[in-house]
Amino acid sequence: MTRRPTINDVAARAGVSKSLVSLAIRGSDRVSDESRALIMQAAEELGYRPNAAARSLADRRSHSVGVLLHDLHNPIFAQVLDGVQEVVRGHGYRTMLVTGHGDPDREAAEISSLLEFQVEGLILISHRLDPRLARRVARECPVVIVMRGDITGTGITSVSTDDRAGAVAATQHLIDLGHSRIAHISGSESAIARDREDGYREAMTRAGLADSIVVVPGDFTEISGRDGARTLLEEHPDITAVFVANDLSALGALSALQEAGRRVPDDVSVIGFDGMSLAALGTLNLTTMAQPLEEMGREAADDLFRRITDPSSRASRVRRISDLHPRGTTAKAR
Amino acid sequence: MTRRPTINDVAARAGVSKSLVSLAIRGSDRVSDESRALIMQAAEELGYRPNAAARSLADRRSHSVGVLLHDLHNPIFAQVLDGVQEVVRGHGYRTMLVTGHGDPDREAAEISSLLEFQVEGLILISHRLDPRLARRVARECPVVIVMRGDITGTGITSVSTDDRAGAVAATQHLIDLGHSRIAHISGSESAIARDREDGYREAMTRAGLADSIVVVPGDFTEISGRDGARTLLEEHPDITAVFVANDLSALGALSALQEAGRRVPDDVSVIGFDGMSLAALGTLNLTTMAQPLEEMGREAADDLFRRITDPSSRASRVRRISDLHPRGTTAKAR
DNA sequence: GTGAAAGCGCTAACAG
DNA sequence: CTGTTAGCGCTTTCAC
Repeated sequence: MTRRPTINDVAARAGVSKSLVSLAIRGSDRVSDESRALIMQAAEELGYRPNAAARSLADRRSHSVGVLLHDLHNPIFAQVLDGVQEVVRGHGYRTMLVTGHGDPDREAAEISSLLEFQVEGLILISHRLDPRLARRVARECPVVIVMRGDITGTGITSVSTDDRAGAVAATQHLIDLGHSRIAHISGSESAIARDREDGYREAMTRAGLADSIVVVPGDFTEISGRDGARTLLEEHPDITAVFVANDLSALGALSALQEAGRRVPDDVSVIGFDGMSLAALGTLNLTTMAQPLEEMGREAADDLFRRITDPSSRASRVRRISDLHPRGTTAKAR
Repeated sequence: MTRRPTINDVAARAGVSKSLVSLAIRGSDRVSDESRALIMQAAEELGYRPNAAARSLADRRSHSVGVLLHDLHNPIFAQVLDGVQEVVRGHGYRTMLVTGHGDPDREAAEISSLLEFQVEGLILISHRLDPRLARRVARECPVVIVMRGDITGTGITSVSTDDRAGAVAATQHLIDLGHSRIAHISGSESAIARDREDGYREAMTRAGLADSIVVVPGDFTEISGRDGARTLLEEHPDITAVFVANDLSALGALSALQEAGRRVPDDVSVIGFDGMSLAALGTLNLTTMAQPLEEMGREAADDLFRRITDPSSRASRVRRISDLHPRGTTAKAR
């Protein structure tokens, strides 16, 4: 825990200049084998470790990208992140990971901190930022927004699925099964939640079921899904199907239904949204509108590096479609 | 995307020296109100953002701690992290988060990278590192190891539960319910997995059930839990209870049992380990040995900051106990 | 209160 | 191939 050895210490010990050490450490080929051996040995003996702060200062590049994740409790974000990391590591870059727990102020603060670290690009996954702030950030470095199609602007690539269309399809799946008293447990105040709710309303209306529209508020957590389903059972005990805003809260809803003695899917059908791998498990076997999560992560990172590498290339807009995975929690209405 | 404004640009625009800008930016009180206003305005107009690399270089402190997480797919780590972050933010520090996906080489690489960033302390959560490497790292900065009680050394604080005792208790719970043909689905090659398996063997042996010991290998993932249970059903169809190495793979086991038409807990009882909040949900309702996850995270960070603040203070060893949460997946043997 | 100057550990021309 | 010389953007004495 004494002062850390620096490049100068290594140079002195190896009897060469610090520039040569710098070259050797980074694996340049313009160093004689002899010097290299000397330097490596000295570094090893000293326990030398390059100082990333000094390096990125001198280099004017941090070799890092920042990733803001909504929250780590919902495992779907790990799926997206896997895709991101794969690409980031492939480029020899570092990922700086932060979360804002869905609080816009905290998200903004975390992004500031990332920017202070001179990240060369930013991937924002399911964030709650004000679009104006997002656009301001995009003036400082390339930005990719994942899972939120409503924000556009120069320097902003968007990778998302059509949440509204997905929600229409999810609701339609229930309608096709013969359900008419279909409720929706929504997500928290956000563009995604709005789109999914709108899709539900649209499908219901198109099917002539506008009068049966029932929406109870939620916030994308399992707790809110459970509470939402409880409310539903109390206030609308006659519903036969529920479209829940995301898989995590759908699991909560499942739990409340079961607690209340309703059988799924015999008494009530439930469909979620996201494609959370855990929910595919036999025990849960949740029907869902699945997004290609890993793939979206990869695409986000690919686009980011395309723009980091070639600053003149433009941001794009990737729109994927989500996919209905009919499983065990939805069935024909009786 | 042009050159970013620096402290010099701000100083020039405000008509003061850069030292004064430095003071003002950091909120020193030895700056006149007048100068401060000028500086803040200039900074605002220029969109100035301090360069964290330069700051940490000049400061010789990064104001960051590093956290290595086993993996983000298992939500229990988010629970631990919540506890950690709460404390870290309270100290005005930044958390640098990395994962190694249980691969020791990648873990080592990530830790190196953290150290190059001059993190002032390290929290390693359920890592797979070689104890010697961990001890070497601890010579460079304070280290806290969470969820792995087997590594000790100077500069290393350990925050864990007694995995072996917990496993004994979990197995004993099944024995107390009258089960005797109790199998174990183990975790991946690691100290934790070994302890939990040892606890199972110990409890079985003490109960005179040594002949009934059955262990199938797993790796702590839901997939391995599912596969493990399938193997069990095939090779030992007469078992009536399973102690699974962690909650995540217990969920997989539940799923395989259900698929095979075994009712839980009527035909087979299942107990997990960890205290994953998702598994408490009514639908799953998994009996488990719960660890105080958030609290362990807080304790880890508390200890780390105690030692960062006072380098002369010594590392400690916090041993928490896990708690049996009997829920719906375990019942009396018939 | 404020500014000048030195230096944190490294990279990057440029000579030789 | 190797060394010298300037910085990178910031903090920190230490004068004034």
